Amino acid sequence: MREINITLPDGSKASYPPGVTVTEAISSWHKEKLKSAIAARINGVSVDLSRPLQNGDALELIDVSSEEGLSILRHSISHVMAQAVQDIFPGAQVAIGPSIESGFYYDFEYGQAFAPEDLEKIETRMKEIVAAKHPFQRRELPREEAMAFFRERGEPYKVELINDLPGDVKTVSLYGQGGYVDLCRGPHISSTGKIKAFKLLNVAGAYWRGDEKNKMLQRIYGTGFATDKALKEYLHLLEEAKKRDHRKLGRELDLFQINEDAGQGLIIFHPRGTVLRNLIEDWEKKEHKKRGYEMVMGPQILKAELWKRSGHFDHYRDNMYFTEVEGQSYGIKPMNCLSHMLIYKSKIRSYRDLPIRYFELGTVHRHEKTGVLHGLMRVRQFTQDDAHILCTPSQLNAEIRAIADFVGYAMKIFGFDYEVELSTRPKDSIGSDEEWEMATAALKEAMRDNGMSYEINEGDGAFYGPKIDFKLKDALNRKWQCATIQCDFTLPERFDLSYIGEDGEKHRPVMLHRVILGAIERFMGVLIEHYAGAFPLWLAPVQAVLLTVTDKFIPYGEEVLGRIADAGIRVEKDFRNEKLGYKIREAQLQKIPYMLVIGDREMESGQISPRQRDGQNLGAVGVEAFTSLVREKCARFE
RNA sequence: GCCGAUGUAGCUCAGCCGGUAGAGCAACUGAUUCGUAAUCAGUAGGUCCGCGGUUCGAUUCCGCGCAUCGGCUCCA
Repeated sequence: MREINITLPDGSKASYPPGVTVTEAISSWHKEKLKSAIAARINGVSVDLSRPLQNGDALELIDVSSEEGLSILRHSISHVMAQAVQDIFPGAQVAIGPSIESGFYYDFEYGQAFAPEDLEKIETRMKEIVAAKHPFQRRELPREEAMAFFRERGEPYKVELINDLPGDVKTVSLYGQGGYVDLCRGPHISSTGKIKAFKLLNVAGAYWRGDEKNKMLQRIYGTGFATDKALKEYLHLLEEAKKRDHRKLGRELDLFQINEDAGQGLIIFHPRGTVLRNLIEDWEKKEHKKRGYEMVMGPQILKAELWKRSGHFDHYRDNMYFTEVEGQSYGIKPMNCLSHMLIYKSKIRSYRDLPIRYFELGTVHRHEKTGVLHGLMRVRQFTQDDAHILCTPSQLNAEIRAIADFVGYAMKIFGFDYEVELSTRPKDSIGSDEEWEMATAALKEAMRDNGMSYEINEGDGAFYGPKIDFKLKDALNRKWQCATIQCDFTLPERFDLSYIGEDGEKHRPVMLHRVILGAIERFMGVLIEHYAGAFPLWLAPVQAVLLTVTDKFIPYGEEVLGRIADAGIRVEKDFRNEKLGYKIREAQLQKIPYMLVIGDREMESGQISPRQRDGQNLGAVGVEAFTSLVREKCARFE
């Protein structure tokens, strides 16, 4: 029999007997590579290590250290988990079980709820399966046979999955290990024995196929890594992330509360939280003014009739609150655009006036479902740094690009990385196809011109137009939408907005809805987690605290306090009869940037000794030297 | 809204099989006058989330509600 030629991962060629598998080929090449190899790619297609090679195949290895390798490992662990669940809970039906960014999950239908304690039992069983070193075996079946197979095994979800495959799919692949068989494209690891480190994390409900009309299944989340060390590191990271939770820090740093008696999703800002919020808002006002925005303010409630005209009543009603005033129905605003359009309409506009940029720190109310509320991130009343830009179609591109630059600038100031998505037309929407296409194209072009990369989020646009969304991540890597740019041809139409063009004729302006930080509440939540509560100097609610060594220095301390406060620095005092170490510890836990120590030496020389939050002592300095240092450090932000 | 878990002092948490509750920190009082992450002692503090039910008796068992947490769906 003639040998077949293979291109090895390093580009070299080798000949093997026909039917040679990936594992066999690699064994004779660099055997040690098999230790950390999870799967392989043949001519660019991911396959199992047991896959036989054909003449002319180009072979690559997928190592467990690669993103794809880890994902394959986790996917295999999810199969092992499914096996363990069915061993312990006979009759549990399996739905889907993919690997995800930080691990994997598997969805099950089972008569009773899995308790958190059950996870331990499942883990124990999984360890047995791993110890047994069951090989993962692939086989292919015609789709009809596969459907019959799963029907017989009492797995209706698998039957449905196969049934919904595209018509041209004639065969499907199954993977089995230790008596468990799953519908799966693969590839998988060669044996359960390759699994070294995993942990089941939590149980949650999840709708079948993500549709709330469908049955709710039970989802078990877990994670897995190539080594025990990596797993431990990840679990440690999770613990650390919990310490950054803005809800925890909000209480510890006395920033805000959410009070059960006051209502869900409603934020009550404490003095320090209010300082932080005002600093952010002041920064916004300054930056908007620089960029040609005019500040405006609209009312909190507007007649329901007006919301009908805008389309909100038909398309956004479920999220709105209504109230009645002297027999008239009013809608509490969920968005700020209506007032802004009325301002535009208050007089005849010329093309020379455009673009017009109205900016409002607009407080809105939206009825969010109970289960989605989340600290500052998802609330029922929030304030947007909202603006509406009315411009001619030819100005659109420059306006969108300027906003995107503004967002980029803001993110740099606050130190964030972000992801960009383009959200297209949703099912429930207003406007013509043509308008949607123009609007979507305008957003795409502006992003292209700005050299931005983005993902497409199909069908996730606002009901009146497509949008560019900027997403920030919280401590647990959950994404939150903050900035957004929405292009709208339809509301100007509905409100009959116009301007007089060069030709003396009436024309329709285009409207951009946009926020930079988004909801101030949400932004603060992300900000708190981003800095773990240790705000940069310019944002710190308390920038410095004066600490006396003993009571003796209180009069001098009071004098210094006055001088520092007069310099515009947010300073507090801790003149309590406690040891210095105690006061330092407390200031440290409050994450105050500067602790200013006052004792004998300082009183004599008329100085203070600043200690930085990072533990560094600056030594004795004059009060004015300190205040100018702080002012200098804040100058570029204020 | 849906699935699951949780709800005890300001905070973090104990509390067995039903017999009306404890610790540490914080607070308050006193002593100490102290130099860069916790001085000592004492005192006070609770509708055990709420409302019903079972029981001689419920923080504990059951039901309903409210809220929080993790997800799903939905969104800034």
